[in-house]
Amino acid sequence: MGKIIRIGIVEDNPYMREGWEAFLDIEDDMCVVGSFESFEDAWDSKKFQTCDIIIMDIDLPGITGIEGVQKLKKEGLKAEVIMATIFDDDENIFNALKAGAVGYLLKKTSPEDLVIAIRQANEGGSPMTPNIARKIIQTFHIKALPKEDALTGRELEILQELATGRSYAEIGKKVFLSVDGVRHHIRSIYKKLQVHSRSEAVSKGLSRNLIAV
Amino acid sequence: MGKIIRIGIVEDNPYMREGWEAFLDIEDDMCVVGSFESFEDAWDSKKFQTCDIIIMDIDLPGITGIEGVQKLKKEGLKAEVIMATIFDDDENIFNALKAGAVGYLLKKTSPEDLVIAIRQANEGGSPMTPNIARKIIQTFHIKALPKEDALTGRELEILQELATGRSYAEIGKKVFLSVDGVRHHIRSIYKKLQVHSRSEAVSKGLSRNLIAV
DNA sequence: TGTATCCCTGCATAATGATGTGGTTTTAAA
DNA sequence: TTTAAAACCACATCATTATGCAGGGATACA
Repeated sequence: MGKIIRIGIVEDNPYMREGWEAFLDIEDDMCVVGSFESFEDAWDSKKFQTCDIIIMDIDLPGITGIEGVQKLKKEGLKAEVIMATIFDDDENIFNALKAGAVGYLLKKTSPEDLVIAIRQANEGGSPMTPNIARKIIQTFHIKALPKEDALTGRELEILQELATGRSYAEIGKKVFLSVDGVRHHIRSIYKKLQVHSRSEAVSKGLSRNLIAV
Repeated sequence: MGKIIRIGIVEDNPYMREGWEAFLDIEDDMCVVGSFESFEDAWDSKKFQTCDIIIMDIDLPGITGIEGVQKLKKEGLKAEVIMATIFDDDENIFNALKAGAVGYLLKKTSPEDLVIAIRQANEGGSPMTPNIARKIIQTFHIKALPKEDALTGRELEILQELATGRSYAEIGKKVFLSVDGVRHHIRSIYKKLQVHSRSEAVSKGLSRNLIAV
């Protein structure tokens, strides 16, 4: 069963890098095929292209880890990237994930946990600390409106249609309403969401998870 | 340090429910203060209001677990809800999280892992299996456009402005462009995203994570 | 039997948006 | 040095949207 997991490391701190490398190489099912101090170095190496899992720092000299993941995904490499950094601020986390990382660990993670994380990532999971998971989960929660401003069923229905780009006339046809009926609801939606245009309403509706695409 | 974690269980299968209850009560730092076979039962109980953590099934008779979390959050209970169910389809997962759950476990999870999950949730984390985490992470990844249709820097900048509801004139002022310049870019954005209206562009831009709110 | 909330209709008008056609300049890769 | 792509400006025209005002019917709750 289990093939050897080919691992790449991109990390500018030599102690960290060599520490990881030594530790991971002990594992029977893992092999560090390349370890680099900058993304540019890594990118130029043939070995890098063959990795299954890449452990990448964010704060690299030159191309940052986040730009790196972006590039790597754009070029179609199939390696899964785990970010391992000292930063746990929202911005870095979300940017890394948007760019295509599948996991996000802090550098204080123990080598034992890193090993577990690598196996998880290799099996289609997404390793991350429970706290980071919580930050991510929270982006899903519906941002409640003040009770008196909660959208009614009909309003939600129409907001959903607004997001698709249909004209009032088309929406009316779809939900069996006159154009003026549609207008009425939209007015009400705008007031509750405190917006003055269709795109703003869509933007707010999506970001508050009131509607989905 | 650690206060006792007050736990509520809502689960209609009596074997499951009693099994969990028995197992969790063994832990020194946990106490099952209530265990119910329907959300209605739970909701009527005073004990339920005092829970720190609630383990909830999705497939309950009457009010479903997802509706339950929703209600519970709307009413302002501070308990954290972990969904524990047999379903791991995307729809259930995302609906549960949107409704306000902080964790999502499958029923095949071992009691030992359940204990760990409860502690994690109680400490501000979000317990979930690595596979479910991956599904969630994937919603963050930027959905790549065919290379020739990738938005340019200026286009992204303007798409971002479109989402805020500004008029072309306002956008122009903001990014130092004539109204016609703005128009030009918007045309290009529409073509690349294959849309024909502002709200559609915003919707697509947000859902593909090209822009953020 | 009020009061509230939701749902719906109609009309009017000014502002904004979508789309076409025809240009120039700068920048970066081939 | 050609070529391509991005970034910009302008004018024109029709469609759509935002917003004001003024109503009616249904249902539910106190």
